[in-house]
Amino acid sequence: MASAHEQFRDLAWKCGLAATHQRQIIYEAVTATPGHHSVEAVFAEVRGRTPSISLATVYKNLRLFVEHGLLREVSPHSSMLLVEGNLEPHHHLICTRCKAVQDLDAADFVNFKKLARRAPRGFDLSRPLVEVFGLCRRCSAKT
Amino acid sequence: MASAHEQFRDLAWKCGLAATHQRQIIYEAVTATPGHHSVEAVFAEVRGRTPSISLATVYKNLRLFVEHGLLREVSPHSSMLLVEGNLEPHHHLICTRCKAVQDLDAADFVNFKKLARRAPRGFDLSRPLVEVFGLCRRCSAKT
DNA sequence: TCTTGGATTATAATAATTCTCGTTTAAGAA
DNA sequence: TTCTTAAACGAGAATTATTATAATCCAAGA
Repeated sequence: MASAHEQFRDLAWKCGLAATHQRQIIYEAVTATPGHHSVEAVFAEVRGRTPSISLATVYKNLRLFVEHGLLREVSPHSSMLLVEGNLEPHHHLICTRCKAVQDLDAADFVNFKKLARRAPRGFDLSRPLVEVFGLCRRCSAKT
Repeated sequence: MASAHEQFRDLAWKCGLAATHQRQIIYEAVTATPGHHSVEAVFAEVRGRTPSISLATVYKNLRLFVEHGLLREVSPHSSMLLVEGNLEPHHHLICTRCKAVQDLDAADFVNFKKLARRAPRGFDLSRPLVEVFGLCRRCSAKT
C-alpha cells in the first residue's frame, strides 16, 4: 500500500506538476478530512506543519488542484452579486468556466419529494432554488 | 392599470420600506429587463437617470430587496473559495442565510435525462454538480 | 552534481463590498 | 401645509478576499 506521500507524487506526476513539499501538505490538508475547506482553514492547518508557507501559495495550488481535477470547488459560480427580478420558481444552469447563467424554467428534472427526503430534518425547502453546473458550449469547445 | 411607479410604492409599503426615488429606479432597472443583473450594470443604468446616486446605495438596496423577497439573488452562496477532496459524484445542500454546505450523496432526486433535454445544445453536463438552496433548521428557526 | 524552468515567498496591488458619518428626505402628525 | 423624526442617501474611507510582481529557491532531468 503506497503512503499518502507516494500517492500524491503519483497524482502530481500524472498531471505534470512538480511534487513540492508545499503541494504535498496542502493536498493532504484537504483530503485528510472529509467536508468543505476554506482557504483560511487550509492555510492554518498547513502552517502548523510548514510555518514559512505563504497564503498566496495556498490559493495558487488550491486553484491548480481544482483545474487539474485533484480537488473539487464547491459552488464554482461568479463571485459577484447578481440579482434577478423573475420571482417565478425557476432554476439556473451555470458555466463553471465563464460563470454565465441561464434560466431553466421547467423544474421537472428535480423530484422535490425525494430531495426533501434526502435533506436533514428541518431544512426549509419551501422556495427551493436549484443550480446546475457544467460547461457551456463555448467553454467546452476551448477545453 | 397601475403605473410601474405606483406598483413599486405599493410593494414598498407592504414591506414597510420608504419608497424613495432611488429605490424606485433601482427596482425598475432590475425588473424592466429579464435576466441576471450585476451591481455594476444596475449602477450604470441607474446613474443615467439619477447621476448623483451612490454605488453603496445600489448595493444596500439590492440586498434589502432580496431580503424582503422583491428580488432574487442568483447563487446565494458563500463568497469565499471552498474546496473539497471528495471526487465521488455528489451534490450540495446550501443554506441561503448562513451559507453552510452539506453533501447530498444520492443524486436520485435529479433526472439527468430530462435535465439534458432542458439544457442548451452543447452544454457539457458530463460531470454535473447540482446545488440546492434553502434554509437550514437553525436559520429558519430565527426567521 | 549541475542546470533550469517552474515554484515559493513577501509584499504590493486590485477589486468587490461594507462602513461611517454628515446631510437629506419620506411620511405621518399637528 | 408645515413640522418632526427616523430612515435613507452620498462620498469616500475601510475592509476583506484574492491575485500580481519580482526576487529567491528547489525539484527533477541531463
